[in-house]
Amino acid sequence: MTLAEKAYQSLRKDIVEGRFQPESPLRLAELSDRYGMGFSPLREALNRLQSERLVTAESLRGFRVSRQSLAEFEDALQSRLLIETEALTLSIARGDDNWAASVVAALYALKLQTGRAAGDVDALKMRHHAFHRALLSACGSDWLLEFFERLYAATERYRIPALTAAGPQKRDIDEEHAEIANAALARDPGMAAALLRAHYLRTATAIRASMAPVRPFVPSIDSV
Amino acid sequence: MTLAEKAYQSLRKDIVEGRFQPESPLRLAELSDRYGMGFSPLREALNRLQSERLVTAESLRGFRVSRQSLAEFEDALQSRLLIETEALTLSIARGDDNWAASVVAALYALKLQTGRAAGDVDALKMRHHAFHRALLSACGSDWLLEFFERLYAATERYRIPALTAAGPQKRDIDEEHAEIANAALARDPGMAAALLRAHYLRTATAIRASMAPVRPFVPSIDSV
DNA sequence: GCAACCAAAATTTTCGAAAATAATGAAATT
DNA sequence: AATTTCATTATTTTCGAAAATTTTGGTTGC
Repeated sequence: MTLAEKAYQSLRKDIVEGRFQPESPLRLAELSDRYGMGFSPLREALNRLQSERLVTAESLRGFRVSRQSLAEFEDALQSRLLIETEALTLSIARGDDNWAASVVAALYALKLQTGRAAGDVDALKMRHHAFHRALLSACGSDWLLEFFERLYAATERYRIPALTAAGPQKRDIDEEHAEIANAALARDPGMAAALLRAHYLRTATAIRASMAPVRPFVPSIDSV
Repeated sequence: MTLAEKAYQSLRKDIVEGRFQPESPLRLAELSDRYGMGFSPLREALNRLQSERLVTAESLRGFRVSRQSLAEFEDALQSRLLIETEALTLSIARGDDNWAASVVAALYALKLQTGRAAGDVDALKMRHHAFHRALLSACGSDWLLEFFERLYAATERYRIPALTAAGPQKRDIDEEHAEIANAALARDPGMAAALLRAHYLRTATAIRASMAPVRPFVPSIDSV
């Protein structure tokens, strides 16, 4: 793997997982120290992240972690619902036995991980992602799958703080996943899509709740 | 504007307009000569184009113009229909007078350009793009608008050769655009979306016709 | 006190060369 | 004749420094 690819993965992970404050500048000198490489591979990574909207760039003023807002999140959520219901419907129509088996496998692996007491958060996230990808994987559209990946990354930035900061879980998320998988495997696109929507809308409610309290203080002109 | 941005725009234009053969390697030395700049800004541009799927990259083997295929085109077309019908419906529901005026203006400017005998192809393309963007611009979703841009660029690579190689036009494209705009301004989302779909499906038919004959020769195992 | 201006510092952008890797082609071997 | 090996060449990737630009902080003039 080239250094640029390493830089891309490390930076992406650190941004999605919130190790850089949104809006904070990503200075090349700092990143160079942090990741132990020169400017070239870092700039390449930052350019790719820019087209994923995880960072923003301004000419001659460098890169910043893109900012978060409830409006951004709602937009990403609605777009996800559009893309994923379509992809799931297509997947159910076109998926063969291999697809069905991969959904079963992904669900099983995810359940194993959520069941573990001392949870490896990284593994859990990867399996969660893998399950949702498996559901859509037979849709036959590279574009829809790419948009899914983009939106997944965009919303994960919001999902992680909300889940870790969550109080006692009222939801049985394993059960929600199982129901979606069952509907998909039963080739019931309407039911599967409805369950998927409900799943995301419930997560969205949790995220909205977790975002509202941390409204940052923005001084009005008067107060300065 | 930085050199990297210039490189991005020039490269993008040259790829979309077919000045590089699909699959052909984009060698840094050649590009450096062609555009008169060093490797750094070119690599940045290529990385951005990679995430737009206009070029592909393989580790340590550089960049290539991504290949075209009928399957890719059909995928992009279907994705466009999904994204744009949704965005148009939202736009009609949310657009204010400014939006309506911008649609009228874009349609008018486009018609002026198609009416000119000695056509500036560049200007025509920009106004066509601007009209379709104007229709969706009030949808309120940055993600949908971004996906629209991505898919527009992806399909334009196919549209341009098809249109320039087109025989006598059987279609009154101005009229099609006008009808879509009228339905949108009359706030009839069902009608507007249906007309938009028909518009794209007609273009798609022309593109399929222009692609079929150039089916490349792929030797079977037997024939080798 | 306050804005305008200017030099110094910090930062991004770009270049040119060095390092790393892949592709080529000729010689050697089977 | 086909395959392997190995040196040569071509190409990508990375670095370090130079150039260009922005930011900072202080000084001047009002």
